[in-house]
Amino acid sequence: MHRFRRLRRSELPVDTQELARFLIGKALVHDSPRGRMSGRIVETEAYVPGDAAAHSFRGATPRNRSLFLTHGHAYVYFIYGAWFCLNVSGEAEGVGGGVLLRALEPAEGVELMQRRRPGATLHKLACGPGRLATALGITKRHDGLDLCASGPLWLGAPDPHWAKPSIGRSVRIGVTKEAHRPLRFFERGNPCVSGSRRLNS
DNA sequence: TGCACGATAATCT
DNA sequence: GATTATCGTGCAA
Repeated sequence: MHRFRRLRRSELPVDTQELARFLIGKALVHDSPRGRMSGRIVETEAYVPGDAAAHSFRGATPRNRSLFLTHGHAYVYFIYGAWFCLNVSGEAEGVGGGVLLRALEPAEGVELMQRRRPGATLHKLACGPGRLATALGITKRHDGLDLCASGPLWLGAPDPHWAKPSIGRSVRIGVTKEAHRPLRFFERGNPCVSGSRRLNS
């Protein structure tokens, strides 16, 4: 049905903002013990070097060190006492920056995702960063994983049947610092994108 | 359809 | 002790 090819690190832009745009329309795949879950990435946000809203802004700590790994590594953090969020590091080794994966259009393993998010419709299954991580079963255990290596969590080239996305841009959701910067990217018209209608035009 | 609000814990000051 | 890159519910229209 779906045939995803692993993206090589050399295919990823070495720039957090470019990576955020690049990842729209690509695939995220989790080969979990219970089976494969995958989807099309439809919404991202860039947290770039020098950005006061970025977790990496004040330098490396035990919590955010994964943001300083070379581009293509996972940074997973726990927020509001309840949710995990998945990022992809976006800069060269030693430079802090990352792309928050905010929403996915489910492709494979829909039943597995629904088991983790009972009652959620297909559109709402991975619509939002916390929901995305919950649906795919992503936790702190995945922090620091290389998404370009032969591990369980990886980035895939678009399915051959997928259309090229029309990419929209807006300010980021939920941030108070540097709130004006247009660093959120999304696929126009995709019902799995989170956020208000006004942001998604 | 669109807000307001509380839950909840890791992290940092 | 304050802050937080969220979510689900509840209530109003």
